[in-house]
Amino acid sequence: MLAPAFKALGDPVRLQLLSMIASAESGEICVCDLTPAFDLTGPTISHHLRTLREAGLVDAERRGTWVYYRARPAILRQLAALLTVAPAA
Amino acid sequence: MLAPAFKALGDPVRLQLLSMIASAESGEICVCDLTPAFDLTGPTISHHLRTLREAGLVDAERRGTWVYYRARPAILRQLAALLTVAPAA
DNA sequence: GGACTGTCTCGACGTCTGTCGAATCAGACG
DNA sequence: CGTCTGATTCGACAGACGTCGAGACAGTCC
Repeated sequence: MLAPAFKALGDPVRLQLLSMIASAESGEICVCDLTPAFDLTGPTISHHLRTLREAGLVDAERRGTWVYYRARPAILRQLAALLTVAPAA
Repeated sequence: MLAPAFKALGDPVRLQLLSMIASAESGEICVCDLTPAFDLTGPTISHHLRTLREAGLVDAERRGTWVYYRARPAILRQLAALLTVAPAA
């Protein structure tokens, strides 16, 4: 049930995309700011963003011409919790 | 650089394998205890364990007839830290 | 309305992945 | 040494994945 989320993070491009989205100062970031950071075509970035969306890691919202993405902290905490196994046990 | 580790966790079988390994009471667990927990053949489990090994998530050690796997907490903490992004910033 | 920009969808192509059966390697035990 | 069991490697195959180009959709601006 969480495996798909990890899978979505398993691509370097998507990992960096999420990093950029999650670390956006305003909490959200425009696709037009994400795309030029990679040496990939628009459709490819769009495809990766869709994967992140379908994995429940990010949300998208269209405002006028631009589409903004923001992270979903709840699921990120869930993933982190799963990796925090037996701290000192 | 961490993407391959997330990728390795992106398969339900491997995620459960790691969970079983990491939660082993003695800190390690025998392949012979892992295999029967799945509806998969031995070679397939072996393949998944190799993937976890190559991702640096687990270590393997042969003692006599059996092979024991143990988790590598350092990298797990690293992954968890990466997911703990801007908690309240 | 028409043209322009930003984003997404669709179809295609090569590569990687998960699975299996068969064969191989590693140790233990007669 | 021969055999038996546990685990891995090898080879093969269907299906999924990452990437692109072309086209479609959404909104803005004249």
